[in-house]
Amino acid sequence: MQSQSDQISVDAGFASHDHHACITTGLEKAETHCQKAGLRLTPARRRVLEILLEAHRAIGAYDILDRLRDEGRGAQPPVVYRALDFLTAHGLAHKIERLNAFIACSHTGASHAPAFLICRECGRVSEAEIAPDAGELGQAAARAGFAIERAVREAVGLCPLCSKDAPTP
Amino acid sequence: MQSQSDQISVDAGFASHDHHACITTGLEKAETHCQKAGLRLTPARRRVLEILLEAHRAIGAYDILDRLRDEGRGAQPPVVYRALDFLTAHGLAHKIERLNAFIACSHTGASHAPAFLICRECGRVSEAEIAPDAGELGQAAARAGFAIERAVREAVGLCPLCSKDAPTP
DNA sequence: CCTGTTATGTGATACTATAACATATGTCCT
DNA sequence: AGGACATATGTTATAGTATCACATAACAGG
Repeated sequence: MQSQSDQISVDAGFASHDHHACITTGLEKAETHCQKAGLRLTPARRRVLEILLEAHRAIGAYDILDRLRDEGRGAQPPVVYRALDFLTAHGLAHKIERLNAFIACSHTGASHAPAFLICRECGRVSEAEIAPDAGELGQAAARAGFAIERAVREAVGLCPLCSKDAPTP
Repeated sequence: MQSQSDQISVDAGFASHDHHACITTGLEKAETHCQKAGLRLTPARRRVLEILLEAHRAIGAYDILDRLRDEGRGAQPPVVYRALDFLTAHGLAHKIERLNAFIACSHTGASHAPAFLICRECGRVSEAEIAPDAGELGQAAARAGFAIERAVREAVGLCPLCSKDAPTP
């Protein structure tokens, strides 16, 4: 059976764009980012990132695993999760908690407190960058004397395109 | 105009409080809320809510299941998930996506765009209520023409109490 | 009552993620 | 180059989270 995230499609703003270019530039940015930071973008990690970029949407770990297997590698789950741990730890990809899925970062190199807009209809995900403790979470945290280390901000709703087609007002 | 933080209400947060009272008042609020809304707070649903209130923190579906079983009910996972679906659908409880866990709502009856502060050290969770499309997510959504229906806002970090014990000053 | 709807019981199964341990690869020092 | 240490990968097994499918029961309205 297929995994849930096969229904999910993608990203960068909700506008269309040159997808082939965004794969190659995504990989290039990752390469240079890792080089600067002294990180090892090994073949496995690079391939997983590439798969995420190709998918250009949030996909499940097991979807990635399936692709690796289709390529003939006898991969096991830890292979994928390790690569994802690396990518997410260093801001090259993000986990969408709401979907238990992963997506390549659209802003590699930026400060990194991402927020996501997830369309419940087409599944596309748009990533925005925001100051880590700005806004509502930051205010609540300040009030409570809470020190934010990482924030999850995900909105589910209808993207502009799907809003138009929506039957219900 | 009010300052934004005036719109934010925080629950008992990380302070101590009368826990027994918050269980009973939580149940009472749920009862009246369901009655007004024409919802059926059946025994199973009520018991699951009570367990959440007793735990007074985010707990997993299977933790709830274990308690039901300890009480002699031969419960299966769907029993718990159905109750949780009902409770979360009607704002009596919330899912903390980051933890794959659930927590009783601290503001039953309120408008319901919750934000959570999760302490990575002690595991306590504090709930704040915020206008649904206020703040950073709302701004990003407005720019993208995105209609938010539900938002996940979860900050992981250190609560005031655990910050004191932290090794780094 | 009977009928349609909503809720529960139950077994099986799908999906997501990590533990544990062995092996290999890279890096740095001498 | 050789050795030692840290880092990364391979592999088996298993833990943790969530849903499907189908049978039965409780309830509301005519």
